[in-house]
Amino acid sequence: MQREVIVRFAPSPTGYLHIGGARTAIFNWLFAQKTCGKMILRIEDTDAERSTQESIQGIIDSLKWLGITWDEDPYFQSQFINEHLAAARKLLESGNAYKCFCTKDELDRKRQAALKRKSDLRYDGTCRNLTLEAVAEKEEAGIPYTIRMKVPRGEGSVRFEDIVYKTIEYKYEDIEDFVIVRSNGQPLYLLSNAVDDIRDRITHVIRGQDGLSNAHRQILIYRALGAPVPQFAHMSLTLDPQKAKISKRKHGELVAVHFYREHGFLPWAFVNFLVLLGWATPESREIFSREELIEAFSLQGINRANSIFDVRKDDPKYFTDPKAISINAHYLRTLPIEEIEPYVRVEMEKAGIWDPEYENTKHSWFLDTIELIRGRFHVTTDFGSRGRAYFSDDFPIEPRALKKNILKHPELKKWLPMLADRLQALESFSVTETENVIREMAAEFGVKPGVLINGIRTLVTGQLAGPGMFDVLIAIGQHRVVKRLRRAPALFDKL
RNA sequence: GUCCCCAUCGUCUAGCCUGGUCCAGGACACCGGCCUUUCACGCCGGCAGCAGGGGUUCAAAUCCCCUUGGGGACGCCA
Repeated sequence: MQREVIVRFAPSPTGYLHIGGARTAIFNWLFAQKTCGKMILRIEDTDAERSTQESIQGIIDSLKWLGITWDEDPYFQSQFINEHLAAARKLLESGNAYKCFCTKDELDRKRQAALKRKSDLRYDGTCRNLTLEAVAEKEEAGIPYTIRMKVPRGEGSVRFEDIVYKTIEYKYEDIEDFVIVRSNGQPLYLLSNAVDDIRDRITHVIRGQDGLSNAHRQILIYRALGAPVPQFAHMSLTLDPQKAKISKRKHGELVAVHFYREHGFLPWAFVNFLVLLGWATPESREIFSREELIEAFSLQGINRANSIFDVRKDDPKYFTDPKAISINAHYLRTLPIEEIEPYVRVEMEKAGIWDPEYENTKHSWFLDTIELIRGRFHVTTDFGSRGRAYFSDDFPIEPRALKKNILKHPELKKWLPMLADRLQALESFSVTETENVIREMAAEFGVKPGVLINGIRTLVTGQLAGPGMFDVLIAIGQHRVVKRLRRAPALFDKL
């Protein structure tokens, strides 16, 4: 019988979760969901120097926001150091590892020299064949040592089938005797990670392609420890437009998951975008609900070529990959209104324009208004900025709109207040009634209705463009519309 | 320098395994048009790609080789 699938996401808490990590987490999660398997969250915090509590929390928050779930509580790799060291001892005893007394300085010197000669940078195996006596002697003398894996020599190779990259083969002669325990007694990633995966009975290691050149070394550890080797699925990397690996250092917040949360992305829209980076179905389908994506997901759909996250640092039109924005906008206008309601609320609270009545007496008005304006928004933050006038009397008038729709037509200075009077007199403030009033007035003054309509739009919403004007008037309401129209003269007077 | 991986429109990709149905399909972006009081949406249309060179074959985006380009690894980081 096939064993239950167990995967893990194993971030090192040295900063926020960036999109590369998020992709890895998403693919692991999808695979677990697809196979009804388990996903473990393991915090690889063995680098005490760089690990921070803040970053652990940040990563967990980002994962939760994305909607990624895992089984069991997250645990910390540092809790299992003794287990890692026990494995190292076992490797030592079985002759699969040896103590290396070379100092860092010596190794550095050799590496530099090799660099200069433009030759091999790998460890030369100085301590590989030390006699038992020599080892004992050095130990007695208190010389610190690292533990290195004793990679088989001679003909032969490590070969494995990667689910994404197919057959991968490394000759023994190309693999150096890598260090698994530091001279201060701390285990290293290659060891810890493998030992943890063995204990957790991980069946599938799904990680970035940068792990591909670790796989063969870890397989050596698995074998020497007599443990079954998991299946590997290495995913192509996400690069920036300059084809450089994305990094916190270079790109800052732009590649942080929390940045997208703060900039009005719907979490699922972001997941949907991310999953399309380096993965596709045979139909190139693009939009998936959660259930649909799990259903459609397959490791075979992962692309071998790296993909580019098309961030545009100083692009005035798109603050991030246009496709990400487009997918977000798609969800924003098509999701059931109740699903986006909470995200809108958050933005309005941030903008200081939230009214608790929107959840009580004004609830249906609130939903109708979101429905009215969401079609042309890209991110939820738009509700607090471009959509501000619908919810607050304190909103700015866009300079371009002011210029084009108001100031260009000086007659509006007296027409708009007149219109305010007529609208105020209306008994039924409806789409048809308001439209009649406005069109009649346009005819009366011999102007195109658009002149009045656009003037009204700017005065009432502060915007250059927006939904159908008469719907807008109803949404904003008779009282507020009248009040805003009466401000027209003031706009001219300011000049 | 050594090893590993990759290569289709500007970007994300389908097609490649199992050659012909591909003078290469979709999406985003861009450009035009329709709709419209505006802007979006929607619809219609357009621009744009098999890195290059050799082979194999009746036939190559698809198979093989080389070149070039890109990425990753080569840490007592993870």
